[in-house]
Amino acid sequence: MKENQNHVQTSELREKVLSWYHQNKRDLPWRLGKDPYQIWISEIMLQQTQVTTVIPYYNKFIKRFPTVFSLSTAEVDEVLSLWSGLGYYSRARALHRAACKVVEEHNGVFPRDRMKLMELPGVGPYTAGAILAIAFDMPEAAVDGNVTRALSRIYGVRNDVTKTHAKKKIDSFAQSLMTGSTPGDFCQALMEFGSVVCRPRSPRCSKCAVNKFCDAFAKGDVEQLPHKPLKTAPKIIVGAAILLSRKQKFLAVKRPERGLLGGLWDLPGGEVRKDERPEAGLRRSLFESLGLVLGGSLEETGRIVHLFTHRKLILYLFRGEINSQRVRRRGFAAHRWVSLKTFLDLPHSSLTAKAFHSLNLKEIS
DNA sequence: AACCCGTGGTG
DNA sequence: TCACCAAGGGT
Repeated sequence: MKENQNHVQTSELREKVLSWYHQNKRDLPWRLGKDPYQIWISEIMLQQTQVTTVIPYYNKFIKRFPTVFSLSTAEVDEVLSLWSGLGYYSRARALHRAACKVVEEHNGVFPRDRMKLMELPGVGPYTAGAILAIAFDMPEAAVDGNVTRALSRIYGVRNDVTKTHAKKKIDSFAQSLMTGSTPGDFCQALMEFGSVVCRPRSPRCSKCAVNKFCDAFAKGDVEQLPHKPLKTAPKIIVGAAILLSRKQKFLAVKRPERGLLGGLWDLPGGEVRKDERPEAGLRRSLFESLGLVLGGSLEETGRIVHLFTHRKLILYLFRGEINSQRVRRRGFAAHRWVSLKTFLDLPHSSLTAKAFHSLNLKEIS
């Protein structure tokens, strides 16, 4: 037996973590009550996203959509607008579909059932467990990155935690801890403990209330856990986009729902091939996706470097003008000629916001 | 199973 | 600076 779970006193571990939580818990807007709708919204927003980033988005969202019914009757684009800048935009579209499903198939009441919850778009094992534990106080584990890190250290799980074998072990340990009378508190306590004390780097082991149970602390390899494979270097992509005007209006395109920044509005453009100059790639992209042929020269106005999780984008920006060409759209879901103000009101990514900022438009400043 | 999907903080 | 990583899920 490699893991030292025999050394871990489950009840004492639980009490120490809960005690730490009660003394250190943060005041967060989704901790005001136990409305499963609000817990659900917060958990979707918190997927791969830090608490401090989520808070203002959560407050805006709940104010606009206070109930699952109000969300279900909304336009998807308005949901995306409220999500603009938060990232992982498929979450927003899944959220809207899930709201409709809760209303249509469950009369607007969130099911108290893991399998039923996981049938909602965007709700996986973690989120289902979090809703059950936090909103309904059911003894269901919710294993996120914080829990994985804390439990891999405490129980000495030294396998690759991205693999099924280690995940099952962590899940099992997490579920074995869901025994007391306050599953919701303990669920949040364990995550917050992982976030604040059992941190990825510079963990606060000397002040940790449960270090006497911790296998990694005893063996001195806390910062080596959890073990994960090295990430591959991001692929470099070159793109070109243009602020294209026609009679005081500007061309906005809606990206396809699938793929990167799906469903968001953007400047027209596309990928530049390796053997192309940016301007040539832009002209080709505009013809292929929109049927546009731009005469004359284009004004290159800048360049942006933008990092995604596994891609590095080098985006060349241009400005141009056309008179009365008709758009024959193929590569996008929609297009509109709009004022700059309207453009920035459409749901768009931080990359597009950065592009507008880079264009340094006195029209919008 | 492996890859895709954003953004901002952090040391 | 830049690699890591965050209250993961879909395909």
